[in-house]
Amino acid sequence: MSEFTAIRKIYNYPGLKTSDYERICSSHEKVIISKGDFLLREGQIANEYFCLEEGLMRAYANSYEGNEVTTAFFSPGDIIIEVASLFLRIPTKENIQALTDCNCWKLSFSDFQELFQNINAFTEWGRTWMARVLFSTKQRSLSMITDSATDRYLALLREKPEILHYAPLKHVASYLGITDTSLSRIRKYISSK
Amino acid sequence: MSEFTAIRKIYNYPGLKTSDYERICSSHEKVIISKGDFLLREGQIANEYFCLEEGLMRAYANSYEGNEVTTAFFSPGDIIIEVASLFLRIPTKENIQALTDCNCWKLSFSDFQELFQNINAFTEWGRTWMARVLFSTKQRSLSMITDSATDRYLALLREKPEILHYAPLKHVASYLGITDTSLSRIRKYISSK
DNA sequence: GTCATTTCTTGTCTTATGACAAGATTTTTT
DNA sequence: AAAAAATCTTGTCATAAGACAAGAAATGAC
Repeated sequence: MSEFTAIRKIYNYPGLKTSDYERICSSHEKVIISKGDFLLREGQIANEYFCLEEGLMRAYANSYEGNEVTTAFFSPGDIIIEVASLFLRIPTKENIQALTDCNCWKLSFSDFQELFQNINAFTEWGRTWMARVLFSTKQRSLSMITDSATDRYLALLREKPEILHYAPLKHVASYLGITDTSLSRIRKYISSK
Repeated sequence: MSEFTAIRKIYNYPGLKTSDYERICSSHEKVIISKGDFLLREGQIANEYFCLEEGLMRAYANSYEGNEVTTAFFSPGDIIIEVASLFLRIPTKENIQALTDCNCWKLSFSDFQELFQNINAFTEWGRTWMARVLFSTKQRSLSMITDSATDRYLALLREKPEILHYAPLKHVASYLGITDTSLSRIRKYISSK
């Protein structure tokens, strides 16, 4: 069972028993992704989600003016998912791409539903997980309002420092809501202190 | 049953039968709120949510520097809820206050759980609802990045025009991520065209 | 109806960030 | 290894929005 350590950490929840974990873990399928590959592309309907064990990914949308805007970075221990597309069965507006080679564990929507309907503690885990995601998404819009670009950069540096070694500046900049030029200047300013 | 029209609209979902609606509606309790009253205050743990039938409300958080930042406006047909506090049982950082006198239908967390566990289509409705909320929250942070303050103002004007008659400028401005001074100038500029 | 408070507008000046462009550096391709 | 492409930095100038302050207008309290 030790091969499932990463998955178990993601699904860690008080009510889940060992037998539940066995069932949950064995529903996941190991997937190897190469740098640059896509887990999801604009226009598709997501049919699964992925638990990220190793590597880094990013999600981005194309803005009205045609620029890529990074909407999320994923690091090990994150669930890579496009909730709207998976749960509402609508075509996604996001692209999810590997920044490095990655190991993931895939769970199909039908297997998810099966677990969600039959394991009570999994249902609770799901609601809890969703509440946490919603909370951090709200925090993100709040941060866009209350924090300066510099503060947002420093926060990302604290939370996902690995990202800054692997994602090009413009991806990070669009995630922070600024241009790559500005981010370059912010970095210069910070390192000068 | 016609007194429950507002609630039924909120819970409209293919799989729900008439008997389900009866059970759901009768779990809600009518609540009258006066302008200025709070449904939730910072530090409390939410024990219920509210379906808004008539009136307007806003949610706000206090930023690190001590300013009120409006995080949401609610109009009839919306569910007034603080997901993180209700589902994770943690003290909220938000305040929810009535902008006008309001009619709501209250559902306690325990009644919600009872419905969620026993009516299959209600579980699905809940997941769908949550996915939609998460989607619109993500849209909001994207909009903070890709749209100008003027565009964001025009979007709010389109989506919740009533709000602009009842909420003071500074509440609207902080929701848009700008100062009331700037919003005043944006309005002047727009009306001059 | 008057006074006090809150809300809104406007002016001036400052600041953060953007737009555009050029050059330097790094990475990828062949 | 050389060429091409992508990435990053820096310069100059433009612009959106903020800070602060003063006054006008609207709202609420007595």
